[in-house]
Amino acid sequence: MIAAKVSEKTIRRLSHYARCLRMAGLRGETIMTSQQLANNCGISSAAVRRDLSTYGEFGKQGSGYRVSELLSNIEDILGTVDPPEVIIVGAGSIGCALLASGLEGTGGYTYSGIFDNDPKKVGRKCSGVEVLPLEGIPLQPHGSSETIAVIAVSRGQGQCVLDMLVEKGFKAVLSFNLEPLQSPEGVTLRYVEVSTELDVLTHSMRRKGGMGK
Amino acid sequence: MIAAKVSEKTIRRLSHYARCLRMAGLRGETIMTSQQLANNCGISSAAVRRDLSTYGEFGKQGSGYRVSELLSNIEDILGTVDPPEVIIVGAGSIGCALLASGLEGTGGYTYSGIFDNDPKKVGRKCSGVEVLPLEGIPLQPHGSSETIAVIAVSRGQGQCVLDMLVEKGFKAVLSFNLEPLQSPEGVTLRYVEVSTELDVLTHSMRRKGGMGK
DNA sequence: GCGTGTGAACCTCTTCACAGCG
DNA sequence: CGCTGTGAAGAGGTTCACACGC
Repeated sequence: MIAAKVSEKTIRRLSHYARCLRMAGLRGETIMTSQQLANNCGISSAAVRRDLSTYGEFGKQGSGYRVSELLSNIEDILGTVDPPEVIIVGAGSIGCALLASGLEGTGGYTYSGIFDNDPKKVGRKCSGVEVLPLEGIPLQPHGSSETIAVIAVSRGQGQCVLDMLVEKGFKAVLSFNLEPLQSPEGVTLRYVEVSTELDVLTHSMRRKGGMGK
Repeated sequence: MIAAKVSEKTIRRLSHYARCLRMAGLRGETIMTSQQLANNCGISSAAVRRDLSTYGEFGKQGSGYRVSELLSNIEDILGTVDPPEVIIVGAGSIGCALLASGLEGTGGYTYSGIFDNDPKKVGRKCSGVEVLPLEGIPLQPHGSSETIAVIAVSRGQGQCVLDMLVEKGFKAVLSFNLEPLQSPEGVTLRYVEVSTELDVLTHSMRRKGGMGK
């Protein structure tokens, strides 16, 4: 398997392809064409083929791609064949809701714990899982963290929680907090920003931005 | 100050600038430079200036940008001076958590209602707001919908809820559901996909650097 | 026939570096 | 001097169109 330098945009699309393939697999389909994948993802078939051809030749000319085979290859590219664990920091409404929603259909991710520093929350159960104090967050193996941390804490607490996670050796963090955070080199930090999504939607409604799906 | 065709990426950055400016305003700052904005958003100062210069000349050479003035201009560009209402469809864990989290600090958005078709949920209160049946979702003025709908319903229910919203005249939808949805031309549909964010994070953790094979 | 894989053209976005103005 | 605004260069991503194999 080749690992070229890839843009985040491409990775996102590969993630979508993987999801489509999983769903197709559940429906019992064994073959998909680039056109079918493209329709599902709202892009062109050429774009799909271009993305895939960066990594190898996964298709059969004249017929298409074998669902199971292509899915394996994409998971290999993404590195999600054996997905990392995911912990939730913050047992507030968002943290507990994420835990309750679970991660089924996402290709094997699971939430392995939820943590909070509020004494009133520690010890309670969210969806059957006991809330542990922040000190209970496991130290990550030096240089080879295999766990993703999701931050969903009170406003203004994001940065100090992130600092603690970095200290513990986490290398990948997803923040639901609104405030922009600072992370050192080597720690990948991403955000889920409802606020920004609303801005994009408002812009497209009012300024006829015309950006499709 | 005419809005040309702008990429979504630029809109996202403008949304970030707006957020930084609001926070700076709260801290009492009246002037910000492109460098300060850049540091907050994790990009280069040239990128900030480039984004802004697309729409006009908002800065004062030698000093920087007036916080309140630039914020007004950006909100004008985004169309968020008077933000649309936001309704939540789905009073499950995610829907209720979103309502509970609220939208403070996002520039004026507010949730104006929450809806569900489960008789067991209708009539209950989430964060003090009564859950109404789907039939209660207001019809949108023809051709000029001014409300954003957030979908957070049970797995597999996304498409039929979306169809109903389109029927009612909604033009902007944010889906927290995993399944890819089909929307007609003219309806902007966006997703919050934790699954994809996890894939991107996993990829960055495991495929970091230019290691071949 | 059908659908993949890909060179090449095309287009968009980013970065640099500096002119110009307060 | 400091910082903005921007032409020009560069990098990166997308689309086209067609050769190739099934």
